[in-house]
Amino acid sequence: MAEFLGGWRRTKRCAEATEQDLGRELTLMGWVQRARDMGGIVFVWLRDRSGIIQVVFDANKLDQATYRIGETLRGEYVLAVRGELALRAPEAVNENLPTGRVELMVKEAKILNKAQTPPIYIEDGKNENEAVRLKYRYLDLRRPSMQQMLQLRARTVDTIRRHMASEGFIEVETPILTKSTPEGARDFLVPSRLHPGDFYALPQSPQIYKQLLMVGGVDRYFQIARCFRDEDSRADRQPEFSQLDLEMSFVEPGDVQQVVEGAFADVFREIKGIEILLPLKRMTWHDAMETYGSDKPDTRFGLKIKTVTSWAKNCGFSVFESAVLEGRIVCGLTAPGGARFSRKDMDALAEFARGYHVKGLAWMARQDDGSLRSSFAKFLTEDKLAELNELLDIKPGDAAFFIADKRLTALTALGQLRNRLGEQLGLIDHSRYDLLWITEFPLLEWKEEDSRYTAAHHPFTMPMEEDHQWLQTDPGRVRAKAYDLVFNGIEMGSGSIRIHARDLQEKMFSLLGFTQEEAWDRFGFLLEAFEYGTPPHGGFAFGIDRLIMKLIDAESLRDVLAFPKAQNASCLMMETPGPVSEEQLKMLHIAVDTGV
RNA sequence: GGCCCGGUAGUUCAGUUGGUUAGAAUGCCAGCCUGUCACGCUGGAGGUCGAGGGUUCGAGCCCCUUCCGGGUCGCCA
Repeated sequence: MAEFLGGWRRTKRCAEATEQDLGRELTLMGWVQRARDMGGIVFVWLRDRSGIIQVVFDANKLDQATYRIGETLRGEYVLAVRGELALRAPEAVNENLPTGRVELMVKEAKILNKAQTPPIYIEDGKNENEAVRLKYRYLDLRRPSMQQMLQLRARTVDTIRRHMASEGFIEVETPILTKSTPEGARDFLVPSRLHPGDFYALPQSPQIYKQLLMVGGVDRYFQIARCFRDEDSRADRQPEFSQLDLEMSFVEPGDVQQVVEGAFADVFREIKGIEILLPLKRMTWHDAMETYGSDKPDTRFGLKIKTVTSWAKNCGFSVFESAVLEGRIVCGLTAPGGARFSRKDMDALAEFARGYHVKGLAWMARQDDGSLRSSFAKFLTEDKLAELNELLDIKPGDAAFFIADKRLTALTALGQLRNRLGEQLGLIDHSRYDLLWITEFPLLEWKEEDSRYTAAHHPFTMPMEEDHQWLQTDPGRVRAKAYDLVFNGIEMGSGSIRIHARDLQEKMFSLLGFTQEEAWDRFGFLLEAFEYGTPPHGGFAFGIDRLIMKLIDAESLRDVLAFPKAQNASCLMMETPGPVSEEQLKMLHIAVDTGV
């Protein structure tokens, strides 16, 4: 039977009892981690979010009823104890417990609530089955690492808020019930009761609201914004997540970047005790792709990519030669020490590369004795081979890998291979924190299946002034005032300067294939707003969850959210989504067809 | 939508070529034990082998379907 507090007040949290409290009467409350009944004396580990302290029920010092409480205790019972904090005898000190030098000698005790045997261990490093953990998330959250995560998360957000305030930003909340956007990810839709057949959409980001806040003269806005995307999950992707969303008026990219990197530096100083050197490095998108085969390069290791198309022109290997003739490129990278890879390893790497839509992976391994194993070198002349060794600095003991394909396809696949090799060869310095900006992203991407351009960042991104000339003639060539922040090979967030002129925005919509009517239909309010004095503006957004994930080195986003969704976007604890009643559907004018 | 991995006691897992009553550890329950700290000792309970179907004299194991969890490609302005 559960008991009430009955006037008891907690003095402090369990692990906050220190030697300064010796001799003091303390009232502690928490959960029973473990009760060790020695027959005459019962040792209980009492746990709360601060940690664990040992409390002692001694039969010699207690009336029978109180001692009996100690004997009755089971795991996860909620216990309140009153007693005196005492120093443990030297031989009884537990060095593994932060509070191991003291213990509470119980005088009075109350079982505030009993507990069933929990389905998971309330302990770190024991439960592998995440499904059970997620179903009983409220128990999982009692684990020390979860408590630490939540506290670290709160401190991180707090640090960010303080930084933003110090930079003169105002936090503004924007609606969760908003409008469906045609571009981008699938929206979560919310049916409207008052407008039969109409739907709200949950925001994928507060993008348009924050731009309208700039029109509204807010000048510097930020928000810890909840965002929603109805796409398949990944380890680092959840259907709902939090972003630091910010927008500034009268700025160029550098101004936005300065604020963002300042926030990051504050977080790293506050949370990790690491000083980040500012300003951060900048790399253009073009260079990142050419050198690392990725727009989010992991710069903690080398393995740089080299394009060797002109070498390949008459190299003797017909696959490369014909690729060059067809306007494809040949690029490669050298893996130091890669000569020890077996034929099987090479095949696995080729298979891996093919997963990124390239036709094959050519490889060569220069053995320590100077001999060569290779999938293609036999087609090369001595001279061409020597030239290649020179170009890619292939030393004895190294392996080199080559891909011939369409430029971005080849570079991307090689970039993925580079990451894998970096891991496999142990080249990654895991103690490093590499933050850098990738700048000058392309404005548009050609979408083969739809035969049209889509916005690389989003449709409100400002083209670079010097590239405006290409907007009509060669849109794919236009670079944008867009920038990503990359951290150890992970995209932490992205931002851009936005279009603030109606005619340019309309031109952008038309490049994306909207008729003028469609553009006005969907974004008329924005185009109209541009008519009333919109300041030049730009901003940024980054994922709080991903940041926390990196800060605590978690493997999954689920580890940094209090109540994450499973891979199929369901909540295993509440069993959402779930059916609703006929009446509710009727009220919403919705008929469900589960047959298809 | 595609591909890959997994599902056996509350939990983590083992389970040989398809062959007796499906095991271990831990947890749980009971008893004993006055300084334990992964307490110890003795005893005990605990299983729809994810579900359904098939092959077989016989299925945890093989086949098919399906559900659930995870990873990944597509997708994610």
